[in-house]
Amino acid sequence: MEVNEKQIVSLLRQQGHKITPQRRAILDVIARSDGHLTPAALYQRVNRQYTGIGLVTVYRTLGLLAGLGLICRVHTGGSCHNYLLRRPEEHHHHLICSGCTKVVDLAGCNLAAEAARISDKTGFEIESHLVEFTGRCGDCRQLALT
Amino acid sequence: MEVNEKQIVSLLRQQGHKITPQRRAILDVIARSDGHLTPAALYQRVNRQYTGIGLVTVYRTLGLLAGLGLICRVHTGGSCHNYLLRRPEEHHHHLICSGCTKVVDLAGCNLAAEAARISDKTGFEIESHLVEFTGRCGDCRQLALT
DNA sequence: CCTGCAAATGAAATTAATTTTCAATAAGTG
DNA sequence: CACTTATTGAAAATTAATTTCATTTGCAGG
Repeated sequence: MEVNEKQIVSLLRQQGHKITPQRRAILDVIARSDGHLTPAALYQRVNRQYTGIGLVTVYRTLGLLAGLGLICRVHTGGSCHNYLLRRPEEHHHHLICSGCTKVVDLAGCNLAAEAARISDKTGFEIESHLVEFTGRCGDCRQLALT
Repeated sequence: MEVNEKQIVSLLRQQGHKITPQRRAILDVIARSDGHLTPAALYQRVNRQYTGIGLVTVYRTLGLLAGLGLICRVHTGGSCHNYLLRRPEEHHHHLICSGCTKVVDLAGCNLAAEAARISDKTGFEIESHLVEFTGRCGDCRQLALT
């Protein structure tokens, strides 16, 4: 099930949120983007097309969407500036390039059994998990050779 | 192989770093601590016992130790303030309580095969990975019932 | 033990990301 | 169309971490 812009809009309305031009613009940019964006990058892109949208609004909208589970965060190893990204259809993991900080989605996740085992062993009620692989992408490895 | 304070000191010396009272104090606190500490928490503890050690020095020392691989970072889901923790003997993962932010180490890691598969598929040269489970610990679940 | 130099320290300033405050504005219900 | 309430944007405030720089200090070599 692919979550499209229309569905997001109606979900927002259901939850009592208003559909403002700013939110539309932000959603639009997120929907178009094929990758992952920092709040700042999103802000820049939004303002390239639509004028006068504040960075604060970007943060607030991202918070709202994250709260509804429509987008999720990535922790990039280095300086811990967290990235925000388009929500893919299903649970997945991330692969981050240590050279260019590009983020690639990894489909498939076989940690349910592992989670159950951990739960048994520790008494924790497991709510979620985060898996990130870090490495150098093909492009960055090429560059290193020259 | 358990890394003790003496070994760390000699490793530092080997690498041409000086052993200052500040570093000793910080190492001492890290060695005593049974859990994970934020830079700020470490700073407080250090200054409870020894006076006049600057937060900057704490950051610098943590950076140094992390560079040498003697400590590692945890990304706590919520507000992305990263935690620093005592380096356990071997590669492991973390289990974080969403109630009290307690961090528990999880021994064992069977993701080497997974990493190899990802490398083949994506062309990335995998350098490292990060796995964190989040949930509610036994204590916090108890509290929720009352 | 003394000397000198490179490394380390601490205070303050700086950078950067994010959040809060608050008055003005606008969405959408009735 | 009016009214209520959520939303917005600018600026200020917070928070985390890093940089700068003058001063201090560890420690290697005499």
